[in-house]
Amino acid sequence: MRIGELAERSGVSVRSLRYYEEQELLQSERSSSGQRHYAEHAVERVGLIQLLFAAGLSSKTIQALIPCTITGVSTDETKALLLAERDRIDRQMADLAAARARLDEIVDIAFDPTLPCAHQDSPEKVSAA
Amino acid sequence: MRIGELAERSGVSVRSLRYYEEQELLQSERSSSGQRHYAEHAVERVGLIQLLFAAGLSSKTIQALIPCTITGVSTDETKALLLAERDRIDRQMADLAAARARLDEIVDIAFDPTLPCAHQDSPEKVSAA
DNA sequence: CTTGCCCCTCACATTGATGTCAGGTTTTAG
DNA sequence: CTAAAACCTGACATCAATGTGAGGGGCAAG
Repeated sequence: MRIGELAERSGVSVRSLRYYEEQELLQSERSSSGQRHYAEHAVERVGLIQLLFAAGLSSKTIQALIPCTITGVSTDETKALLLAERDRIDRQMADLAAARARLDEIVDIAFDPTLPCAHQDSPEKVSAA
Repeated sequence: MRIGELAERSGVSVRSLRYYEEQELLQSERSSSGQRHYAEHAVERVGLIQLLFAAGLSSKTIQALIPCTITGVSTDETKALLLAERDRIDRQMADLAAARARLDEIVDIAFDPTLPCAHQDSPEKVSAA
């Protein structure tokens, strides 16, 4: 398939797909005229890339880890990277959980009907009052 | 206390504290010579700011929510913001959990003793071989 | 052939918190 | 008094993924 179709099927912009290739996360065959062509499994690959990006991994890290996910072959470096990223994710989840708990407290206060609420009138009236 | 002490006690750079003030997240009294002075509770405030930054809230959002955390007063806008950020955090935690699970699978493969390992020899030997 | 759509590369813009440097003033310790 | 340390403002740098636009081919249908 060509890049437009891959973009649509994987829900990623064409720009991003070219970027992934530049970062060596995704390979393509080029037609004689230079157009990119992808195999079916590219869709899945892009999904993996997205998954890892969404968790805050850098393209460099993803690039290092991808061979491992494909061939199962790992080096000391990829192993260390794996563990480090997992730890980072754990820390980030803890950060998120803490912030979420704090926001919950604030929500409780904000939606407490016994507390005063700022007026929702038009701003002019409020400031003029 | 002055900015250096606050930085040290809150574990944040002086640069960041000035930035927080610029973003109206943190206030200071100025001495006649223009130096910033902070009350004790500023330490706690900085902690809150950090907590929310760590969860990916923008300074603009934090600025909108801070009055709510101090006075308990909320507007429709801050309420919507609270719920939106909480949802965003939930989604992000789900993303992290998914990536973590995927990394776990990869870890299992990478550390599987029955699978072949890339050699850890010096790179020259490997590539020369 | 022409029109339209998809593709190509190159390159600059964006966002946001923070680093860093420059040049200057204040405070503090000796 | 003087030197060091801390502070001030202002401005430019950073990182990373993505947006966007220019200028130019490729290919299929009419």
